[in-house]
Amino acid sequence: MKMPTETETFVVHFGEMASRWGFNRTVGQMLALIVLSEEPLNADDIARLLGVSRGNVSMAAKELQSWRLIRVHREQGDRKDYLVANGSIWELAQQVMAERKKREVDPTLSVVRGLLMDFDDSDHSHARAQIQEMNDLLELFTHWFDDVNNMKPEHLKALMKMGAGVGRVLEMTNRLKPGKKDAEA
Amino acid sequence: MKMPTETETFVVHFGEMASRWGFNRTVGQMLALIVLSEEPLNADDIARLLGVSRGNVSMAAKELQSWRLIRVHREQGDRKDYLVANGSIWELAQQVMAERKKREVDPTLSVVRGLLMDFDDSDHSHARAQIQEMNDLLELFTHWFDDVNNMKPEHLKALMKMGAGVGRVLEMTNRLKPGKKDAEA
DNA sequence: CTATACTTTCAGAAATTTCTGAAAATTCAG
DNA sequence: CTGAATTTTCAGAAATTTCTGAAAGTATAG
Repeated sequence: MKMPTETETFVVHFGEMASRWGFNRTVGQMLALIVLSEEPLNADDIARLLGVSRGNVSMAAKELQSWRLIRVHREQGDRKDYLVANGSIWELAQQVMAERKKREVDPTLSVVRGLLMDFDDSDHSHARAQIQEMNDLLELFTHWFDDVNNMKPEHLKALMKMGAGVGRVLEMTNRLKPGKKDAEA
Repeated sequence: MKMPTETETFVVHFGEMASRWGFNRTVGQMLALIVLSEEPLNADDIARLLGVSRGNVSMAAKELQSWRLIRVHREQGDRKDYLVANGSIWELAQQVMAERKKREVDPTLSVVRGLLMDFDDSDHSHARAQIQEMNDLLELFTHWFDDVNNMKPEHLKALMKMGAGVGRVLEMTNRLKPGKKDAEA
């Protein structure tokens, strides 16, 4: 078995982008390969196609499972694990978003909340105000994200298509409201 | 000069999260320090407060400027560069989002578009369909994001507060539409 | 059971990223 | 100009991450 050239380009690109996306090259390439592959692939197929060690594939598979991006599938009378994508492109993207939020945002919100508890009432420092501002931002983001990212892909698509429009309506409404000046920027 | 304990906790946390956010520990700690500091800091202050080399601070400052998160400020009769945050917490967050999108999404959209050009009309492979799906997702995301992330913080806040509501209205509308069944999930 | 086909683990090698600090470059007050 | 104050650069050291492959572990067909 051999990859079509388009698949290979895509796989190589995912390898290059992987570190920016929070995983390593093998994990990135493996995800790309699994997503594009028509038939289920087993660990040996993947090791051979990507030119990496068998052990590396095993570790990358665990990582992809911890992100809930793939699952293993077994056939009757075949001992091999077949690795398959855990949903459509949209579902995978939503899963990546959810997992990244969990790893990149939640810990910071937790620290920030803790810090706010520690401040003394009398503290009117710039630092405290900034941490409070960050808390408000992360709270708002968290609620918005949990709502939006749990929508079904079709609904999410529809919402995103509106995105611009909703924004413009808001700008308009605000501009008409008296008393609040749009001074800055 | 010495950091308050809350500032130190925050700075250390930013250092730990930095690699998940796409920069290195010094860059993360330095951003945190600059954001929380009331008065402008110069490179020597920062090197001393963070316990890193002067050269490292210089490199981190360049990195933060390439992300447009800080700018240098100079006082009359003082040769030092003072490093200051480039805006409010919200503005910085939007800037981080914009920069990450540029680094994490745009290159992939570019590759995906290129690949779609290469496919032969007769190709009805799974790989092609998946790449097409990814293209559609990235196009939609890109347009949505460019619209939304360019809104002023106040408007963006208002939009996010609606987020959930808009989503629910959409779900409702769709549920009432006849002929299209909400079968899955 | 047992043999075998497979998967996981993990110590250390390889690759990559980050950091230091001394030297070079730049800036500007006098 | 001059030279002292400051910033930048970058070679190589240090730290971290990733990868290999052999050994250990696990599961199942027969």
